[in-house]
Amino acid sequence: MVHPEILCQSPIFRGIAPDDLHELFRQIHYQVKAYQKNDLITMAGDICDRLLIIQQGSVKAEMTDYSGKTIKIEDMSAPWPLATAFLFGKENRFPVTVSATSDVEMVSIPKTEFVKLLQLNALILNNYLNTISTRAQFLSQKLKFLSFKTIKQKIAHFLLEKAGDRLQTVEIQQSQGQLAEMFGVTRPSLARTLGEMVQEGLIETDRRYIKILDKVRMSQLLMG
Amino acid sequence: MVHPEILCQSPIFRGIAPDDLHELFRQIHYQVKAYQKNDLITMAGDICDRLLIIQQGSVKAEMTDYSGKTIKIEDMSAPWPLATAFLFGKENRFPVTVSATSDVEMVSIPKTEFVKLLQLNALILNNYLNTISTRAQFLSQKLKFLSFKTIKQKIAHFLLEKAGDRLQTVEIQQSQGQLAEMFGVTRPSLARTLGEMVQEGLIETDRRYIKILDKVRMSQLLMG
DNA sequence: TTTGCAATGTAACGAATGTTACAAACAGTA
DNA sequence: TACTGTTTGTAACATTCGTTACATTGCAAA
Repeated sequence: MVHPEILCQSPIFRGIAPDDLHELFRQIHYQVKAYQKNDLITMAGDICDRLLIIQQGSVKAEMTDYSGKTIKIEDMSAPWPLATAFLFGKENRFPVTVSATSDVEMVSIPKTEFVKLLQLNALILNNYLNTISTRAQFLSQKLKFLSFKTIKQKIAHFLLEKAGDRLQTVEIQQSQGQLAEMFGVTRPSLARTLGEMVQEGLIETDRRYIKILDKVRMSQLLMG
Repeated sequence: MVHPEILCQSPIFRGIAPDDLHELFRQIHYQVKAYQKNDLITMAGDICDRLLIIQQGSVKAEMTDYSGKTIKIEDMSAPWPLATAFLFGKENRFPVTVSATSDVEMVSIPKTEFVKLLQLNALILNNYLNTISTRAQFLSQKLKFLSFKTIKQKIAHFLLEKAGDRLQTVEIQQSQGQLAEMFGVTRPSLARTLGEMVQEGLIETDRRYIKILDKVRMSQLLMG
């Protein structure tokens, strides 16, 4: 029922030989459940006491707001684990409703059994710790970024981060529109602010390249 | 050198008998380092390849912004672990500079040794997973909160969350000023918006109590 | 080159919020 | 009660940003 050669592509079982994974699964209890397209897999608010991994197919995660309207949050497909941050921790409930967008096979490992896996295999333990930690780091970065209030501050932070200590000129990979979305602002506002910064002598722009003219003054923008 | 009766108060070793903890520490390599007041313990950017736990005394975490000015982020004291989210994950560097604010003893456990502890003892494993997961959940909540753009939305989210399905009247513990800080807005702006919501017939306020008059219309505010 | 489309620059206006200042209400204490 | 400090309500004004609309540029295919 489980397909180790698929699951070992998942972030949690990465680096484990399919044969070893097969052997590990023999030592624990788990279930493989099949869902048809549009079936509900978990509901928001359900207790999350088992690790769910998509073995086949794809699912979508939706959130229900207060008025009952659902908003799609994320699409996921095999071999991806669901809600890794909610298996442990204080709030053991799914924040989202998950439903199948194709025929789906889910591997369901009870929390206690998964803890056994973590104890049996150091690589799985490392993978799982890395998964959660990386997520926490990502969220932390995102939060820091949002703490800058004005667009000018966001640009300054972005450029200084990208330039590091040495570089003066930064190449932007994204289009202005994509950048604006990252910053959570509109494109015209971003363009306007860039224009202002050019006029103030902070930067020079040339297509995809931005040259930082005054790092000191730029840094001061971030201090409020 | 290690004091199990202190360390077992730490979130990571919570629930472990001091004697058991003593025995566990005999099975791994670790160091106990002493620092004097104002000594540097870690610098921002240092590789984080060991778990540090304050066994005695207190420390402060500071961040250096681009212009070289330091900002205090957090105070911590025994028996608290440092930077648990940076031991694993992609970014293995301390985000902050930590220095002693009193005479300090730090227990320093190399990452590989700490992994041994996690494998030796299921309780430590659970504690550590809970610590990181709870942090990720906390950050996730905070991020969701910041995604509401207008003050009215933030208030609506806060009140609906607090009221749940049943209650109509919510008691606010914090002062208006503290609430405004939580929301990341200024106090007069919060007061003004609350006033508007009263005028629109959404809520009634009475000292520390807020009564929600129209949950449906309030919910619609959150939909954009 | 010409054409067409996406990316970018710019401007006018309005909404939301910050800033500052001050008055009113409240709570605790002499 | 009177005094004092904190919390809350409110107003005028400035700033930032979103919205909308349009012009310009750059680039690639015909």
